[in-house]
Amino acid sequence: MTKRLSDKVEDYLKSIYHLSKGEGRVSTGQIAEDMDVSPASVTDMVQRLAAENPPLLDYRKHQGVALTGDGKKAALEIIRHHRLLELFLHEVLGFSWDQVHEEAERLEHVISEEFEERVAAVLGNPQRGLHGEPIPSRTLEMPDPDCCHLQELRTNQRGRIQEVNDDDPGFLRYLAAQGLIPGVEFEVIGYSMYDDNLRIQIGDGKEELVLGASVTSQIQVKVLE
Amino acid sequence: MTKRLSDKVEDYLKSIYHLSKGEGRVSTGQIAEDMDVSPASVTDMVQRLAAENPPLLDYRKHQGVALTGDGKKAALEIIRHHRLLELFLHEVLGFSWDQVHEEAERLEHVISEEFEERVAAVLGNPQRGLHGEPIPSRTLEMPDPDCCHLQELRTNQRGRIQEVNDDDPGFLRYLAAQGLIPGVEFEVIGYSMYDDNLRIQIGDGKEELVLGASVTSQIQVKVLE
DNA sequence: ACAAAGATTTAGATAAGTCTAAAATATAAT
DNA sequence: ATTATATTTTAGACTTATCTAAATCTTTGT
Repeated sequence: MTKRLSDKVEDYLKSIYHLSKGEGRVSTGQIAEDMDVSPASVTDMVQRLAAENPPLLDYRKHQGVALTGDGKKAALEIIRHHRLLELFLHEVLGFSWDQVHEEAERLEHVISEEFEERVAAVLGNPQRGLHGEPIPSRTLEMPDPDCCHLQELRTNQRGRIQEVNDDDPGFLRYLAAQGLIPGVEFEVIGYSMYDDNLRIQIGDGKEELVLGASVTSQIQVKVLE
Repeated sequence: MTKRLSDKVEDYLKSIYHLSKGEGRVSTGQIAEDMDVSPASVTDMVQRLAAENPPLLDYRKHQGVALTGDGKKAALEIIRHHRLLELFLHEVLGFSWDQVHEEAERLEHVISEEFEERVAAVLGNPQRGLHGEPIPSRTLEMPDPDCCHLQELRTNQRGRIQEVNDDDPGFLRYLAAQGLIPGVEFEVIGYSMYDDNLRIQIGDGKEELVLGASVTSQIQVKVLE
């Protein structure tokens, strides 16, 4: 059994996981930006985590950091907690899909293995979260994402919304209002190369939407045929 | 809205509430004992809490501390969280009555007002916890206990178990095995003044038990007729 | 009333996590 | 290749919560 990590350490590992998607190196600046702390604090912290026994990060001066196997495991554990909790808060307690993130951010650090397993059981061991994110398995295997950003699609391509960014309540309410929720299918019917706007048609109905890059970059889709 | 308190501060306030039952003064030594920290740490902490704005404690050198109105409110908020969570963990997630305490100790500090209200609603706004404890109301009124320690009863008195101490899993399993759970009625059929043992008969059946002072002091009862 | 015992408080240290400002290194541009 | 810019790291300081050891009160016993 490895030593209990502090909430802060868990937040760093989670941030690094998300920035690196589990592989490759991330700069201290990126982490500082993502976590809203000073670069100096990040350097301090990553040096400590790389000096842990066992090390959670691989750190080289001016070269950024990468998660070690142990660091990745710890990150996936928290991500599993987060996604199970979001689903639980929605399904069992009736939280709306834009409210769950903040609550899960606090709960994810304190629930026991027991709690995690019981919640997973109550939910029927789900493989996707409330916003479509893959949920790491009990053994911390992360399912293959198998999707790309909506941003990358072009005219005439069809896709299905797979996953949306969960951390901005306003953005989530906007998505829900437009019907842009996981599972929904659409076709790209126009692209403007100057502003990267995408015009899409939802379902095979009449609904048309024009989406800017700051929206299309936050939505993951599966390309159809 | 008063400033967010740290988990530790909340633990101190909770400890002081329990030791003082909400009224009167408690010594730093008692708190140190209860929280398993050094007396010096307690002195430090209570001085800080008394210096807060608004003050959470009334502190006088060598005279111990008492909760202020604000301190008492903060304590009751956490106690409400704790008791709602214990019930929730049992009813909704199937935790056993000796497992819930530890989990609730961690969760109680991080749940939002929203979470608290939704849990209370799912449980039907209960007034008593899993171990029979009164649950402070939404407005933080603590219901009158209206009971006394089993320890104080004598031969021929009848009573109903109202509340048992929740923090020792082994003790809770022992109680459950003996049928000593809240709601159960009994009659005292013997008292030994030398060891303070109490002989009781459960229900009006044949079951007889002999209980030592370390058990009878942990059980609260309501005296009948 | 006064000394001994017991409890409480102060003083000084430690550890985690943060900051700002200054120094060092890396990247890019001419 | 050398300077300018941007990023990263170091150094020193602060905060919260803790400890041990020493000093100071209170209480108790005679």
